Amino acid sequence: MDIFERVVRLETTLWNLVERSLSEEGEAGLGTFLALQILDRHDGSGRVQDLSRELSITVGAASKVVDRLERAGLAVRRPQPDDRRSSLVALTVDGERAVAAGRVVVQRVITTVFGDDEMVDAAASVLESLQTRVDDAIVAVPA
Amino acid sequence: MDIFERVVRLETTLWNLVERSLSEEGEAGLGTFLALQILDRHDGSGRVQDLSRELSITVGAASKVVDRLERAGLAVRRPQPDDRRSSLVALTVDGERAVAAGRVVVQRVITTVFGDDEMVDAAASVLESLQTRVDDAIVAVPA
DNA sequence: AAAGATTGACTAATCAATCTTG
DNA sequence: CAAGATTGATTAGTCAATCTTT
Repeated sequence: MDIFERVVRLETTLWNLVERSLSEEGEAGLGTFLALQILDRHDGSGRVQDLSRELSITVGAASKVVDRLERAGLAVRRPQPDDRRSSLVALTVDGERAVAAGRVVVQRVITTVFGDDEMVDAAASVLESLQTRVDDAIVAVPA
Repeated sequence: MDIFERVVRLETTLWNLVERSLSEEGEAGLGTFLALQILDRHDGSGRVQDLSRELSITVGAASKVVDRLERAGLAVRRPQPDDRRSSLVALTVDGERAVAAGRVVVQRVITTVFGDDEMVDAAASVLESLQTRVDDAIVAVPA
């Protein structure tokens, strides 16, 4: 259980640290940033499902994320003629700007905290191994 | 930034996995469990401050955590005669039972996911190094 | 004035129920 | 009926203002 508490604590403290920098720089919050980044990667064809899966939040929550992004003028739902059950979510120009600016801030904080020595690469690969085990456990006991 | 996303994703997926098991076993939620565990460690003399610090949440949020624990009958605020600004929070018998039962469930999930081989010990020490850097950064740029 | 805690308004998640389209 | 999404009620956090005690 020790490792569990460590993971939770590391994430919480790191999240709060990054969040504070974003706020100080007048950027969007971290939750918003992570959502924008995913939509940016999907390059205009991301759906609510994609946000849900990649943020590990429920579909309902993902839908509300898009609501907020739209209200903030950072993204828009575009109708998808061939399957009208879902929309495609595209970033606006402001959304593109926000994700780029956020990336700079987050990158800078992470570099300041961890440096970019080989210890960080080693840590990343350890985290990857842990993630693999968690993913396997999730597959083994699906919803 | 890669390492940041890995930390966030690992924590989210692991948290959700543990939360699900707790719910299936009819236990209190994970947030509640972590709070109870901290109070248990303080052995009847934990304050709101302690919860705030050790859960990395604000003092206001910690105060509300105690409200919820009291409403659920898991803890009680005991007046502290020598400094009446704060109370000491003690677990009730139900609270003790809940933390013990929760511990069993969390322990079992973590063991199932990660096993208890030396790779886990190595990972824990890597996480500890990362935590040290985060803590240093927080000290360097206080609230 | 500072320390500890509480409260109210707000933001973000969960689940379950529902609506629309395939 | 299944898939995708949305909505409403609930639960947990944040911040800022306030109250009590030191």
